[in-house]
Amino acid sequence: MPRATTTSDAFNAIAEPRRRDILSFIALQERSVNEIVDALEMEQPSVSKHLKVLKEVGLVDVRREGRQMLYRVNVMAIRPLWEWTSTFERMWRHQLLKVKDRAEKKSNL
Amino acid sequence: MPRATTTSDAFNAIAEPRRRDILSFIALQERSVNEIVDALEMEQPSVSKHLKVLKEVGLVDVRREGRQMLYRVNVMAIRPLWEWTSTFERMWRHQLLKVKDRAEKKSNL
DNA sequence: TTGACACATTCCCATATAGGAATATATTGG
DNA sequence: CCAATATATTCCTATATGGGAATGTGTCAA
Repeated sequence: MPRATTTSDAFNAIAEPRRRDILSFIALQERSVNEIVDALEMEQPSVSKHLKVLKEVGLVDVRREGRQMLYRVNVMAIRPLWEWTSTFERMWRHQLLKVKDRAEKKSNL
Repeated sequence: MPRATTTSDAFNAIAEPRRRDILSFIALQERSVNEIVDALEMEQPSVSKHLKVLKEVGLVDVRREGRQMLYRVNVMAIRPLWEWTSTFERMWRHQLLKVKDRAEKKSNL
């Protein structure tokens, strides 16, 4: 059995670094394909293909404006990723608190 | 060019659902390979292979205890994932606040 | 209608999978 | 040393991929 498809879920879609680059770039503001091409210095077909993957898993939305296609991040689609990582984030926060605790007790000697 | 290797970074390593299952299972407590096999109902070689990937990217640590190998999560290795998703989490938190705001203004009419 | 621009799709290919099955390695107790 | 247990590795194969190159589709302006 090969690896799960890039379009099987958000986890697989964002495994590709260039797709993360794209998401980060359009996070603040919707962008046309060519703006992405110029900003990230990628080939246009490559950008279009990555956007297609991102769209299939719901990570981006599109609207047409004249000849341009304006892509924007669907932030909610990233939520499952954030929630999964958050369970671990709580753990290292605890670890850091314990370290801090020990340091304070030591300085009180 | 094929996809980036599963061992190229944490993002690629956790794209596989079974590896996320493993990480979640050993999150609370270190576990032997067979405990993982039993809990997740996977084949032992499969678990060993997944653990190897997780170890290569630093997501787990191991120690030997007699015949057993005890694996535990290296929570800090998940931090880059959490940080990347957090930039988007801030965005939907803002969105939710705006929705809440509008709702409150409406009820004050 | 035609040309130009913006974007999407198709074809090609080398490559890294994940699972299954079989086998290898390491550790312990007797 | 031997048998049993615990884990790791190897071999196999179908399959999805990302980039490059070329081409297709859609929209506007004149």
